Amino acid sequence: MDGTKVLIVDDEAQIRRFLRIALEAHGFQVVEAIRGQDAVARAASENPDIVILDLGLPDMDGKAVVGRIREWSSVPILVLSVRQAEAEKVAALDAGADDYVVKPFGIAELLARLRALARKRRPDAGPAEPAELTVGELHIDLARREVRVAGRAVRLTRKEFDLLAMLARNAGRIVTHPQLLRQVWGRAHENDVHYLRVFIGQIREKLDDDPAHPRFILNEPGVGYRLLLP
Amino acid sequence: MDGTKVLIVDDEAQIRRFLRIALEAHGFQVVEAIRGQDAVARAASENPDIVILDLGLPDMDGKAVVGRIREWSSVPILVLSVRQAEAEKVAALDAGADDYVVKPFGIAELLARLRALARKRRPDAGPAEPAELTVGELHIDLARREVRVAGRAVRLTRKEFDLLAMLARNAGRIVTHPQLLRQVWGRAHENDVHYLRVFIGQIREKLDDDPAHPRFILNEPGVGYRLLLP
DNA sequence: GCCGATCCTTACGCGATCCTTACGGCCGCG
DNA sequence: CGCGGCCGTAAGGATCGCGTAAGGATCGGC
Repeated sequence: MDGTKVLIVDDEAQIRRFLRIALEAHGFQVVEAIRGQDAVARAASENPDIVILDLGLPDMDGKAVVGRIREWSSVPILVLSVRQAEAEKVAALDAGADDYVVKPFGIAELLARLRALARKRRPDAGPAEPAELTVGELHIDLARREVRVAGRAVRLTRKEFDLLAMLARNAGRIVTHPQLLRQVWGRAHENDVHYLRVFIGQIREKLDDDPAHPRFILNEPGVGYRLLLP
Repeated sequence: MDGTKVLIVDDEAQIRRFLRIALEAHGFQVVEAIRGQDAVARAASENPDIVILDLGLPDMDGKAVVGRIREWSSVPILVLSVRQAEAEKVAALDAGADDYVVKPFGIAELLARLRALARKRRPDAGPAEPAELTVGELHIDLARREVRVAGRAVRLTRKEFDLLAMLARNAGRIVTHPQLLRQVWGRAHENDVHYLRVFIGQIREKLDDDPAHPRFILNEPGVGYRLLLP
């Protein structure tokens, strides 16, 4: 957990030390607080990613600490306690804690629970891909497999579309015969150039008004094809 | 927790029943799944706010179920298990679970932990996932698993609904065969395209009046299906 | 343990799509 | 002028993918 900052709140120096060593060994960054007042202040000034809070503090009730932090922060709080009564757990969790671990605890489990809490913090990157290509009058919607030329919808078959999409992704550049063949037909057919002649012809027939002068797909003799930029 | 939807995954009917009663008494909304594959499909089609997952399922390893859901969703997952070994807890948490509760458990603690998980979910960048979808004359209630076409109620089976829900969630866009198969049937069947043919056919028979001209689900030969936007 | 609902499997007809082959035009070169 | 490489067009047959139907297996509830 490279650089995840953890605030440890416990009044026993021994436990703080134990936790610090274990956490730092696993790549966490550690800051400490001893009393409840201090904990609230540190949570504000240090801006930690996680708080580990012992419930048995001398100056404040642990649940009160949780409540104070929750007044302004949603930082994940993992509560430690020697008390295993169910009512205690419920009270702490309902006060705003995110997890409750009974002492004594296994350090491996604690670390796993910290990782689980840290995981949530990341803003999930959406699977947003462009899914649309526009080259002059030619508009290709990859998500819907639709093609429009100057607004008019054009119906392409599967291979025709795959071929045109490959050209559109490299618009302006030459795409060689083997590149096209590998992408659309697979490596086994990378020498069957005649496939391309037939299908390029069919695409042109559907896109162009004047088949004699193709506006979009140009031929590079002996090399490949390219989609003309506007 | 007014209306928080919980997906319960457990193979024992007794436990499902126990959890359902307890959760509904506290204002949760409950849906159930019995096997792992079903669980993954439900997580997709029902869009629950929390998942409660028993690790001892008959058909899949529990950690595998967690992984499958985590491929695309960040829904909070609370794992139940009879195994209290620390290594088990670590494995489940690192697989992507958010909490781990050992059976037998106190229902009050479980409820408190669910509230803690539900709390986190609120400010999340949820893209306002609606509980209802309307596409032209087609109306899908994801919460009640009800479908209406032009006001007329249509009864769909589980798999039929899961399939339609997956399409509706991506309405207008093409969903490929492997995507549909993975979500509804599981990765092991991502090549069984004939499943789709059968079930798409059955859905169309129930939605459309004229089976020859499907109004809603369109086919992209060799690629997938899509739900037509009005 | 039984029963109804649901799911899986298989087979078959049909249409769209793809592959194959053939032919004619254009060009540069001998 | 003949020839061969490269390209584009056309058309028929082979193949693929889709939809439908039906019987058997399996599941979940009682």
